[in-house]
Amino acid sequence: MTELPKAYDPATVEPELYKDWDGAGLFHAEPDDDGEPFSIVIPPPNVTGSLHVGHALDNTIQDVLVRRERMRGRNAVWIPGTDHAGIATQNVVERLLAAEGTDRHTLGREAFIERVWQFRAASGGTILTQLRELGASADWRREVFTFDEVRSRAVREVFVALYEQGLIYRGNRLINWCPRCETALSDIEVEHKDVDGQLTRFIYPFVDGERDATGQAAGDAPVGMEVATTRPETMLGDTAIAVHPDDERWAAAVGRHVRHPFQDRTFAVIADDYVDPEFGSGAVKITPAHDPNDHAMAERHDLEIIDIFDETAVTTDVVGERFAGLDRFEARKRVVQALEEEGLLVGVETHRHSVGHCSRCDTVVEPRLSLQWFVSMRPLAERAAQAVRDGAVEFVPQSSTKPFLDWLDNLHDWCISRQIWWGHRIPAWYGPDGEIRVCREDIDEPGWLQDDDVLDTWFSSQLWPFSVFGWPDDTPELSTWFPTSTLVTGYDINTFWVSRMVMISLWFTDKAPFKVVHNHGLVRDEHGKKMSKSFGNVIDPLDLIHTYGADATRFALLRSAAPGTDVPLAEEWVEGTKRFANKLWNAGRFALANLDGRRPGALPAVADLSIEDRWILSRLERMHANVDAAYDAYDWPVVARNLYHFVWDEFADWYLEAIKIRVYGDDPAAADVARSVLAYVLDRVLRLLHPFMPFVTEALWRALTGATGGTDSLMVADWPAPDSRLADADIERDFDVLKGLVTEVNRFRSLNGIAPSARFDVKVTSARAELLTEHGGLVATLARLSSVDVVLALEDAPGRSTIMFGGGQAQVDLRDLIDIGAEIDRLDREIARIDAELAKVAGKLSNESFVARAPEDVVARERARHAELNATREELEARRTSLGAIDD
RNA sequence: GGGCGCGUAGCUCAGUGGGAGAGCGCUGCCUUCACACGGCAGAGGCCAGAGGUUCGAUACCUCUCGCGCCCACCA
Repeated sequence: MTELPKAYDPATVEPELYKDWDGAGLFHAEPDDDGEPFSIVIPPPNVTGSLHVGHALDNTIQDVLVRRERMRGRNAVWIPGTDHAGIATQNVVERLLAAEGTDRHTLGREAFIERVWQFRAASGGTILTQLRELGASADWRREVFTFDEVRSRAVREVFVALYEQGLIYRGNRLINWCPRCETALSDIEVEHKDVDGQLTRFIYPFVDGERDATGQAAGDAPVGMEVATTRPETMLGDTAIAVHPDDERWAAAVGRHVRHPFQDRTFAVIADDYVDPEFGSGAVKITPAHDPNDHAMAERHDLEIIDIFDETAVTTDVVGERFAGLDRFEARKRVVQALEEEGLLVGVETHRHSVGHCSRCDTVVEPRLSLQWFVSMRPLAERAAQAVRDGAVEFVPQSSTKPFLDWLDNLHDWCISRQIWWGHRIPAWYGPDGEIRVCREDIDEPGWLQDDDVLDTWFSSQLWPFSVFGWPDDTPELSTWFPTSTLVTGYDINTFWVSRMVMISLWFTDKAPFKVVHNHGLVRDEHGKKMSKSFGNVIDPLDLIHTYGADATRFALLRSAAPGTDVPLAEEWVEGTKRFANKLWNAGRFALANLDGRRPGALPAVADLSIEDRWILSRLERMHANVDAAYDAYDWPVVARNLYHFVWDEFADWYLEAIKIRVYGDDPAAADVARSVLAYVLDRVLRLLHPFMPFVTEALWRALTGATGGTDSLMVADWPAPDSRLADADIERDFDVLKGLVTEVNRFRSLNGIAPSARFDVKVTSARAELLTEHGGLVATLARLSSVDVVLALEDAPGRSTIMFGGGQAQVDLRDLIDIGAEIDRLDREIARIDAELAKVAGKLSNESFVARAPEDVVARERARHAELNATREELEARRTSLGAIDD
């Protein structure tokens, strides 16, 4: 037996065990290994990233799943890897360059990309190393990268195939543009935030000659069209004014023309259903180049489209000398000012509205007309939605399903080209005569140039569940582990990533990429606030691991991580779970010190077991069933609670105390039984707890079993099978009576200021006299009494005991002698059942044709049955009523 | 504007048609031979509010109030 230190020290235990597992190849799996395949692919973290608590939670859950399935004998693999993270990584490296006083344009494309690869080489392994500290049992020999050769080939294949199928196309459309990143963005890379903006109202004057031409009286005819906008600068690109066709106020204006106050042009007033007559004046200025709705209207009415900005959202010469060369926000000010000077400004009011921001750099996104590559999503989305409706992909929790389907049903085409350099370059080449070729092999012919753009980073990560296994090649890995088993991720990227994996996987492999999507919540601080640097409430998981250990960190995260709900976390809570690890450690130490070398094995015959043995085994069984069910339901807090409560409140606080009599006593046979049960229970607990706390359980298990490490490890030991024969409600109830009495004595002692060390006699009156008499010695030991004397059974008052001490006495309440609530429940169910049966019989008897025509003996039998049921029912009612009275 | 969720002890949260719970925090006692990263005991809650269903509601239904999240091209 190994000497274990008094306090559990994760820092000395964890790194050593991890090295041992890894060295023995326990994380590694091969396709032809035994067992039903089980696979998880890591949601690849950004290659430049470092571990934050969100990663810690996400990866802990994955590790829990893999560890449990591995113990259950499945051929389990967990594929680790990283994402090249296009814009995010490019931004990081650009910041580095800026610090060096240069930029990517000075460097040039090739040198820049080289620089990013260098950066990746230097820092790319960080997060995966940190995952090892967390205890992640990923198959490191299978590490992959979204931008490595195999994954790039998959990207190329998918792009070309979709192009050939007509699902990828190039088009000049209004897209989201980040003027800071100078690239297009997809819809979901835009974050909408409510901001207090301004609504500017101003007048477009009618063309004077036309007003005369309409023949309207000069006096009551409007001098112009009043419009309202949150973005006055866009008026520099207005090419129409729209009103609702049924709006009588403006009916006469339709077809007339207004004069642009700052440019030498005029445009028409048109009618379109889109306009909401209730808003503002009922007239809308139309800027086709800078607003999606306006652009759609321009297509309907064949309006002129004037793009007023360059790629950095600075106005170009087309707006005229007065406003050219201005940043959009400066232009906004100047336009309002100019409108005022011209006497056209009606007013400016504050207006709260939603504004899109770049999810990478928080710059206000500009709708921009530009030539980009798109994926037609509708056909893909329909298949994905169908798969979800058919249950081929299941969400845990289920509440994620509806938003997911809603999103799929309203999907727009996906803009996949990015005007950045770091990423998979679009495999399209443009020939000297303007022809386009999209192909799997690079074109190296004179006059042919490859498209400058790269793909949205999610284009490659959507392939992850099969690209990691070598797709499009038909590898053994692919056929064994694809489709994967469970995808673990926060609900925040269901649309970004999960949806696209489902769509593309079905499209190219005819299979959903995973059976279950397990959504966990976002890790927040202890008051539910989002962790952010500016709040100063960020918790670094590595600090936690170094201070409290990986086990404590994992357990603290899991115990709050109910599916789909956000996960509050505070450092003190991790400290609390470290105490739990320590409690387990010391329970283990006690066991080892008293097992006298006994290893876990078969249980002694039931006849030899003491009441506390049978109790702890029953509790173990119940806990085991709960834990298995909760594991299957991805309900980590319930798993955690069950194990925590069992280990601390039942195993340590009661069972270990109770067996001291036998273990320290002088009956070798009795001690031997106690040791057998002790070893058995501890072994079970360590196995069940291992996925949550792999290190402390492994360390104890090796000491307990004499396992030598390497392939002889708890990590690959069998997951225990439940043994329902050990569950025994009667024993539990009996032991609860003994516990209740001990607690009463403790309370009596505490309330009366009697020293814990003082020994005295108690006399007990109780309905469970026999039980208390039989186990008086146990109660006396646990309650530190000199004797327990059961003097009387009070059968007419169950649940009432009297403890006598010296001259005084105390009435105590032992309600748990009978579980009244449960019994009432049972009676209620029974009564309901009988009521249902009674109704049936009564129905027959009240049916005249039945009574008249059925043979007499049949009718008689039914009558007897009716009477019998009634009698039983009355009896049950009576018992229920009397219990209800006790239950006050 | 649409969808979803939540209001239970000071804090974070479980919970069930019939005794109101846990962890942390707080109070008192205790260095009892695994553990002071501990043990024993205690204080603390009209289970957001109103109505309904029921013998009985913290739980089921409706509404109100408060909070949060996601989605959305109304200037």
